[in-house]
This record gives sequence, structure tokens and C-alpha cells, in this order.
Amino acid sequence: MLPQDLFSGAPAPSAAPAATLAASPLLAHLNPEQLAAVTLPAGHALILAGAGSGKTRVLTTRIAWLLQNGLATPGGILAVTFTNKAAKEMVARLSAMLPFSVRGMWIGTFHGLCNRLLRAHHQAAGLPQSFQILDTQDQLSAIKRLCKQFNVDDERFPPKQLQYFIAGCKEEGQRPRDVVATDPDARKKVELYQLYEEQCQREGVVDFGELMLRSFELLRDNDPLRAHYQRRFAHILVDEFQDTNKLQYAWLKQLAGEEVDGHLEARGSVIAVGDDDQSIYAFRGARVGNMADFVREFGVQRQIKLEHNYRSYSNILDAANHLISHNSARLGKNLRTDQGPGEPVRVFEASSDIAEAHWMVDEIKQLVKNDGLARQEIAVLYRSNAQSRVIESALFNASIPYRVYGGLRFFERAEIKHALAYLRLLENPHDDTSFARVVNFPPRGIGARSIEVLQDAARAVGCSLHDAVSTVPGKAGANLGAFVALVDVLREQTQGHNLRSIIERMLDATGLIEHYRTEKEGQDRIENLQELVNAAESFVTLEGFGRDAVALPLDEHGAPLTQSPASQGLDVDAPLRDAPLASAAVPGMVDVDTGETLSPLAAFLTHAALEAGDNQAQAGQDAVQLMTVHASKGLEFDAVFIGGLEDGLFPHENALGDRGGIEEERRLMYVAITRARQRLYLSHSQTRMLHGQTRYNTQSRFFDELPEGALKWITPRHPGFGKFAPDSGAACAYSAGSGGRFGFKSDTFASPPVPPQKAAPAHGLRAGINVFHTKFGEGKVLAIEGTGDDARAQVSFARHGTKWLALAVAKLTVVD
DNA sequence: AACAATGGCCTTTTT
DNA sequence: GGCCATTGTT
Repeated sequence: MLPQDLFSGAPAPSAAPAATLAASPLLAHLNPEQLAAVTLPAGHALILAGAGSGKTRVLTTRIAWLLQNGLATPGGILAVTFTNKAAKEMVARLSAMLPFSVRGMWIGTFHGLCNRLLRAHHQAAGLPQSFQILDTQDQLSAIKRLCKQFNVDDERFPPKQLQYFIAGCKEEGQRPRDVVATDPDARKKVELYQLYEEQCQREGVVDFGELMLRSFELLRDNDPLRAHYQRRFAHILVDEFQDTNKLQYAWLKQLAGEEVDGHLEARGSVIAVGDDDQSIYAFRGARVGNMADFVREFGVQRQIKLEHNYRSYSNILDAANHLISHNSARLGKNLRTDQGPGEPVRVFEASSDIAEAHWMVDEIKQLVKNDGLARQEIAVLYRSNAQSRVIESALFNASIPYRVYGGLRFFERAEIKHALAYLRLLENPHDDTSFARVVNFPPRGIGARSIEVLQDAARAVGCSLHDAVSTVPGKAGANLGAFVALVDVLREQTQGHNLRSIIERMLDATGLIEHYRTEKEGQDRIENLQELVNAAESFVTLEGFGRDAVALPLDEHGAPLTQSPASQGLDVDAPLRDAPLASAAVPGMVDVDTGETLSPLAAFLTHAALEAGDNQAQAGQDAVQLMTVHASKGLEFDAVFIGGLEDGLFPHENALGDRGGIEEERRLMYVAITRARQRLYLSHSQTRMLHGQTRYNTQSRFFDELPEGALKWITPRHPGFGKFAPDSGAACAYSAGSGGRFGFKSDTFASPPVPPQKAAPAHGLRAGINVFHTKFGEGKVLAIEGTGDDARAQVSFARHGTKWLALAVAKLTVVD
């Protein structure tokens, strides 16, 4: 771990005298730490930015400051984020700060910037210029198609698992030849990975992982190109650094400079901004360890902690600080505020999930009525999506408008995917994933049998489905021919048309709209398809076609021969003379470096793949916000409810076995707590309907890690975690007060909830004895670790391998 | 090819 | 309990 003293909060020496800086309106109202971060001298730096500490402000002000003081040119700046939302926010704020367009800067998501790089240097990267991007759905169908073709037993190799395997390999930077496979199963997987790659290459498509890996390899293997970009990007800024995976970190290293004798020969400055306490994406490959690696490998000299929180009252921060202090392996950070204590954190114990939801509804009503809070400033957070149902129905019955985040996004909807598949076929007839998707949609007499014949034919010749159609005889061949003709004719007809007209013609010619006219839920789908036309329209106007691009001569490696004016940047004063322009440079459109252009259609398809759109229902309404804790990261609300704080749910039982699982759950809780500005409500329920059965849960262990002084128990606190009150009658009486009138399922109320297996405090387990688990079956205890509520057992199950189970949660019974 | 029925799954998720 | 995907039926 990093020594504590490295993280001195002291302002770093700045490039200009403090007095001058303070006078600058840009730097007004920054606190000393923020000021230090904004005015860091050249060199790599790590900024540990706590929740609500003004991180985005620091990032954008830093960029503006560099430009204003002539320390950087727009072309020399690369700022990378994880989500489109964050990238847009940065662009918007910068546009407001700067008197000129942000166009010359590279601001975007990792994948967006990779896309840009690969489009610009598609030849060097071995890709067609208009390669299309597979989203997760497309990738899965591509894998399924592959497996079918090679007669893979999908019991032994479920496509989902293969997808996970392939994505995982790519995130680790591994090509099939790099994967070490010892057992036959693993070898088979690698073989399929190889075949999948060949298929993608043949079809001219890349998945998300490929976008990252391919551009990493491009930089790694192409010396002049790498040198060019290293020279160009003098200032690299990375947001949410704790969420970077291994490959993204390696990608950043390629851009940052040469590695000499194990340490990085710095070219530009990399400023990494992150918060290890908010690392909640380890499950998808994020490596918090990248923060420590960054400090070591980049020889980071300056680290700044932003600990001043501008969001919450101190009771809320106390709760957060106290909780997170139970994690080991932290870089160390404590949030503080100038605000007073505020309201205590209210804690409620419900007798059932229904009662819990009704309590929330009652409290929400009061917050709106008595405290005048806007409904959209109230959020209900939960650990898993399944929990939303009960809350939704309670809100619905109380006629409180609400909005659930999550679910399908615009470009992920089936009808939109169908339309996009047709559009992709216009762009690239060899995109078999798209071909297979719509060859019989709307239905045109091409059944599974015909498709199978076609696929076999295509494989035999080694060509695309499109090209194999002519070899299929008979009626099936005729139907297939008609489909191909439809697409080919459409392609010719729409040649030179604008995007709107292409899409309208496509919708008409393919009969998509017509097809949905007869379906029961077709009206919504038709509206969505019309919305697609609007989306395309606004894409065209927003992204501004035909803006000037600068051509750049390339050598035979695809690397720029000379620096373009853009890469040298405008001279210091020039930007200020530029007319202000709100639109941002968008990946996939026009590359300002190379002048390479993409057809409007290809650009729009890229946009659709890279930015799936909003995943929120009806926006605009003043509605209570419902979402998972993960989805709430980066947001803030006046009042926050965190429900389902029960052991097994939050922390989630699946996390208890994993190494570091509990700590990630704790960080998740930390994220949830720090969303609240004024009020925080925590609740747990004695019983909960989950997967069709009533579960009896004890309160979350996290309650024991919160400071008593900041809490106010609305229902009396139980003696302690894991020890259920023998007589639960009291709890029932309390819930009757606020939620009882809503009625209980007889089975939950008839007898007081009794936790089934936790009656005996001593678990009575020891190594060697046999146990039974409801999910994993029979197993043998290998080891016991910890005591009391932290006790865990390592159990070897006959069918499920060896697992660590928390005894307080796992349902283990001794078998003799 | 369209529909009904059954079975298996079930933490979190962006690009 | 409810959602999905795949299977079976007409």
C-alpha cells in the first residue's frame, strides 16, 4: 500500500504566483486543494477525489487553465471518461468556460476515443474504414451463430459463458495465442475464441473489447504512430481512474510515454482522478490496484486529496466515513464539510418488504408536503433490481409519480435493432450478424431450415451469408434471393440520399412499420421507429457535417508523416479569437487529424452502438427516482432511501464468498450513503419475498459499522447483528403502526418470523464434517475462519467446487 | 410459422 | 414470482 505521507493535502507549487492565480476568475472559489490540483505543474499526478468534492469542476478548470495560460493547446489535450454522460458533461462545462470551441480536444469515453483512433488509422489496424461495432447483444448472437456452425455442445459451452470468457481475455489484453489453457475444456474455449475472431474479421465488425484491444495493439506495434500521439497529447486526464481495467491502463501507458528500464519515460503529463473508496466495478474487470500501479510505474511525485465535501451534512458524512473506515487497503481519505450535522440518519425496521415500501411512501409524502422537497430530488436506492417491484407498486398505489432507471435503452430495443440491422446491411452486406437478424424479419418464408442450409453453404465456400445466397437451390433459394435483392436495391436507391431519407425508405421498403401495424403492442414500436428518424435527424444537425477537416499525409505504416496543424495545436492566442461553438468533436464523424470521413450512415450506426441512449423512462416529470446503487454513482439527491439493508441482500450473499467481496459491498454502501445531501433513510425488513419464497433476513452487518451518534432508530435497535430478538412480536407491533394497514400475507404474519437456522450462536462446525447447503447440495467442510458473525467456512461441494461461505448467511445444516 | 407451454434462471453494468 | 429462451404443438 501507499504510504500515508505521500498524500499530503498541501497545495503543490504552482506555475504562477498565487496572487495572480487568485485574481483569475477561472480560479475563484476554489479551495486550496482544488486550486493545487488545477494548477499542478507538468508531470504525472494522482488526485484522490472524494464524493462530492468537486471532481469534475477540477478537471474542467484544469483544462481551461492550461489553455488560458498557454501551457497547452487544444490539440494537446486528451480527456477520457467511462460514460458518455460524463464526457458530455465535461464538454458542456468546458464550452461554458472557454471562449472557443472544444473541437480540437480529444474528450470522450475510452471506447469512443479508441473508435476514433481506429477509424483514422483503419488500414494500419487492419480494419475496413466503416467497420461496425457489435454491442453485447450482437456479440452474443454472433457467438451463438458460430457455435451452431461448428456444432458446439451448448450445454458444455453455454454461449453466455463463452462471451464472458472472450470479453475477459480481451480485457486482460490476451489474444487466443496468449491464453494458457491446460485442460481440454479451456483449449476448446480458446479455439472458439480464435474462430470468433476470424468471423468478426471476415465480417468487418468489432466488439467493445476489440475496440480497446485493437487500438492498444495499434499503438504498441506502430512506432511512428505511437510517437506521434505521444508527442501530441501533452496532457492526458483520466476520470474515474479506479474503474480502469488492465487493458485501459496499458492503453494509457502507450499514450503516455516510453517504458525504459521498467519505468516510464514521461512525455506528457497524466493526471489520474479517482476515488478508491468508490470502486464498485471489480466484477467487470476494474482494477483499483491501477491507482497504486500508476503511482509506482509513472513515478508520480504529486498527489492531492480532495476531501472537502460540498454535498452533505455531517451526520451523513460521519456515517460514510465511519463505514468505509472498516475497509483495509485504502489509500486513506476522510470527507469533511463546513455544514452542520443536519438531520440524523433515520433507520427503520420493517416486518416485511411491503411494509418497508409503505414506510418509504409515507416518508416521501412528508418530505414533499412538510419539507417542500421536489420529488425528483428524492431517490430510492436498492442493491438489486428485483427490489424495485414492491416499491413501485407502493408508489403507484399512492399515486406518486416515479421513474425507474435501468432496463432497455433506446438503441437496444428490438425494433430499433432490427432497423439498425437493415441499415448496417446497406453499409456492409457481409455483416452476417445483421443478415441473420433480419433475413426473416418481417417474416418472408425463410425458416430455420433455409438459414441452416445457407450457413453451411457460406462456411463451405468461406464467404458471407450474402454471397452464399446464390448457391442455395429451390424455393428457399428464391426467398433468400428476394431478400438479398431487397437490400441490394435499397442500397442503390438510397445512394447519395441524406440520412433521414435513407431510414424512411428502409422502413418502408422492408415493411417493418407495416409489420408492426398488425401487432398488438406494435404502436409503441412504430413510435420508436419514427423516433429513430428523429434521432438521425438531430444527429446530423448536432454533429454538423462538412466542417473543415485537415488532411494529413500518411506513410506506409499509416502513421502521419508530418504533424498536422491540429496536432501542433493552434498558437496560444488563436483559440481566443475563434468563434464560440457549442458542438463537440464527435468520434466517428470527421477526423480532424486525417481528414478521413465516414458516410453519415456509418457514422450514425457507430453512434448508435457506442451510445445506447437513455435508459430512463419518461423524463421531465417531477418523479421520485428509483435505481440500483450502482446506477446512482455520480448522482446526488436531497433525500435518499436505501432499502433492503439485510445480510445476504446488502451485502449480497454472492459477494460474501469472493475475496474482497465484502469490501466492495462496503464501498457500494459508501457510494449509496454519499448520494444524500440533506436526508438519509436506511431500512431493512425481517421478511422479504425473493425468488418466490419468503426469506428471513437479519439486518445488514453494515449497521454495526455506522456511528450510533449520527443515527436515529425509528424502530428500536436489535441487540446486534445476527442475534434476532427471540420474541419478534414487538417488531410486528411497530410495523403495524405505519405499514400494517396495508395487509400482510398470512404466512408472514401468522407466526412471528423465526430465523430458521441461526438459533444456535455457535455454529458447531469444524473441518472434516459433512454439511448440506440448499443451493450447492452436500459438501465437506475444509476449514473454518473467523469467529462469531464473521465466521466463514470453506466447503468443498461435490457438484459446485470449493467455496467460502459466511456462516451468518449461508444455510448450512450438518449431515451425519 | 405462429402460438402455447415448459423449464431454468435469478447481483451489480458501460461501452 | 416472474422473466427469458427454448421446446412442443397445431
